[in-house]
Amino acid sequence: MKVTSWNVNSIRTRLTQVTDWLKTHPVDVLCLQETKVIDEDFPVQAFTDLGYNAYIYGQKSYNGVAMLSREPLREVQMGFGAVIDEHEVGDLDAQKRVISGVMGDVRIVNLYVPNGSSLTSDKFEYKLKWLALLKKYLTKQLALYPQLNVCGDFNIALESKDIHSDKNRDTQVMATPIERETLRDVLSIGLSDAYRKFTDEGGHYSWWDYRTNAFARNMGWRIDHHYLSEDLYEIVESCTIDVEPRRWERPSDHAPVTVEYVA
DNA sequence: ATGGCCTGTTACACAGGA
Repeated sequence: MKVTSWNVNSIRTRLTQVTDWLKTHPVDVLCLQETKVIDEDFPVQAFTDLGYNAYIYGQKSYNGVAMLSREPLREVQMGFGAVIDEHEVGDLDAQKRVISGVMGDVRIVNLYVPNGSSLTSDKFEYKLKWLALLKKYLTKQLALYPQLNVCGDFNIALESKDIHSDKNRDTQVMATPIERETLRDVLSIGLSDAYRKFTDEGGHYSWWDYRTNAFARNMGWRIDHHYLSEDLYEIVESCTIDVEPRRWERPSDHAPVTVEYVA
């Protein structure tokens, strides 16, 4: 089974690129982030034409996640609220960032973690609160599904080698010690980075700023991840970043990341 | 030190991204 995570930065702008990519990379489940469209306007037909089932959880202008699968997903859940009590969720489902479904015995969780904006921003507090609730959410999911694949745009680079430059990392959003500690605490429930099972070296990234010609200079960050429970980590066969779509005209600023396992 | 670029909005600048 192949599962891909891709922040497309607007599905309507990127539609042809995503369908073209799917035609040559027919994965079992494609997890999208930053679809930036309400559900009524999501281009479902383009995917059903390719034989994919579409599960969408979007909002106007910002955020939005979706899952496309060749076989129907089971037990599709939108938001933290599907698993966590309403009073505990509070406003953390107001932005559409969480969708999940089951394929075979694997629960796949597709996340768009808040960016956080800047250290002094309310959005940064929101990011940390969101990650704390994510830990509770994933703890429940893992108890129900020992085969858990948590993927998405995490907006955090865990290690220095996941960033092209180490400069100012302690004060830079996506690399601050508090963000890293908070994400490591989430992963401590029993999740491991699929990419690092196969690739130890740095210099491999999944996001490059549109500005300053960052992609051509490979000035990127590795912030899109597949985190796997022990049962899946043991059997995962590959985890790869496809940089090719980042070369295309009018690309997303993120590249798709794919894991493969037999489960 | 700052902004560089891109997307969506009911827009002709802004918010948000990262």
